[in-house]
Amino acid sequence: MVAKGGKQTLGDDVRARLRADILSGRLLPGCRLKFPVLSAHYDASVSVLREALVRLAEQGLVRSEPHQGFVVTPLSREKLWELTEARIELEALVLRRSVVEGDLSWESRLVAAHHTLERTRYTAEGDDQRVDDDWAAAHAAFHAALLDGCTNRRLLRMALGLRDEAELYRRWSQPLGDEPGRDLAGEHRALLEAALTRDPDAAAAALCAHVRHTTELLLAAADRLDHEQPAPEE
Amino acid sequence: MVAKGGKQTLGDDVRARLRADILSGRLLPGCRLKFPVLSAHYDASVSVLREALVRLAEQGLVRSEPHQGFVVTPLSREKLWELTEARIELEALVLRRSVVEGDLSWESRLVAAHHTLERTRYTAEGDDQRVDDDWAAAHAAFHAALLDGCTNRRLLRMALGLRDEAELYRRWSQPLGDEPGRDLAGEHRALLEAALTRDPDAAAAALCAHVRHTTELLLAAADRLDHEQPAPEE
DNA sequence: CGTCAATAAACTTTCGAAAGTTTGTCGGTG
DNA sequence: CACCGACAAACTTTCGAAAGTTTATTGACG
Repeated sequence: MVAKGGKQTLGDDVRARLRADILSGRLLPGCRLKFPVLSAHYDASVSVLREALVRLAEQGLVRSEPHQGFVVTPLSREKLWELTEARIELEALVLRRSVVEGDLSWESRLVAAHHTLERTRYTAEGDDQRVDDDWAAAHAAFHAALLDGCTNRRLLRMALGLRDEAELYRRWSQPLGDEPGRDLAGEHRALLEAALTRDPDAAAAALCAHVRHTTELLLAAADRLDHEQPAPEE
Repeated sequence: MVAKGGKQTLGDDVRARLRADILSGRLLPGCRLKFPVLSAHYDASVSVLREALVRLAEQGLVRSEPHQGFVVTPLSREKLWELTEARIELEALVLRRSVVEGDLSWESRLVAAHHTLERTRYTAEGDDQRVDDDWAAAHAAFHAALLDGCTNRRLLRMALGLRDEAELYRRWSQPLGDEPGRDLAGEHRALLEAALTRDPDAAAAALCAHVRHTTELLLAAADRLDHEQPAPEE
């Protein structure tokens, strides 16, 4: 039986690959996930696919309708706004704790993550409209590092889970690029500054603005998209 | 094939039954969940059990170690405290929103839930040391009703999920009963009062105290238990 | 020509067993 | 007597197919 793959169990491996394919936009929101197709693509039997999908469903990345199979979680403006609200509340909460509780090792990792982010180019080389994959990874790592000082791993895990789901939406309107005038690097510097000076209020405020701003741009981009073709509404 | 059970798919049904058995204390924390045994008990094949367990694992009720099967999530003082902290933060947050956003229908449901709770006897009929099952259900329903005014279903779901996990700990030290002097009914009345007068600060403070108090009693009970036999430590 | 029921196709769910891994046992050796 | 390695038992994971459900198609009737 096939037993390689780098992970420990095939199910874990398949789940990771499915997750990556969904978050990277290779499997689009609303897309049906049929077992015959997946089975061929991922070279795994129905059981392991089912396990992977059930796990992703519990996380909110896919949706399961009884006897109608699985679907990549469909996107809608309402859900994006709900998710954003939840992120603002929870991430602010965790960031406050992180800023207060984080030790020196946390500080160092945060500085390192910011340095990496700052030195990574934003747009992909060939295509100025597409965000670079490395930058996306560095961006996620920086935000994770920001929260990582929080000693309550449970709260931290929930906050990171919400960020993960938000990735889905980021890819949604990616081809349209961000607002040209936005000072993204500045926002990140402000976050770093507030964290290093141990100012929870400033950090929370900066993060709040950062997240809200991103969503507003996303919604605007979606509106523009609507004028050309119907959007993926629920 | 067996197709009854009241639910839509066998997997859902088995998951619900397993969940109930864990929360009610019929399956104790740390207990190994072997497929041969479960398969016989729940009259279902390995696949559906696996699905159910994977889902519960994603929720935190059971734990999965690769190639070593599933275990009912073991309890420890550290984890209880971490969970309590998370609950205090998140439930307070959701309750504030609930109190501000809840409409008349919410108010009515809340009053109804409180009435049910108040008229349900606390200790089981035969055994004064054991909490009545109906009371436990009414208690859970009242707290759910408190939070239910929050329009952000995502935040609400997370808060309820944490409460669920906490149930695990409640059963842990149940045989020892609660502190005699505690005015539980009074605490619930205070919560109701603050909610109905739409005072988010008072409501959050009351909930915070309520949750923290419960955990402190639980920890004290666990300490007393330690003097007789080793506790279920990690 | 549209509507509805019956049939066929496609897919999801569930099962039972094969394949693979861990855990426990037994016998031999230093 | 303790320690180590091979063998066996028990269990987990994975598979492929049977069972059951939904969706699409076809043909008859109003």
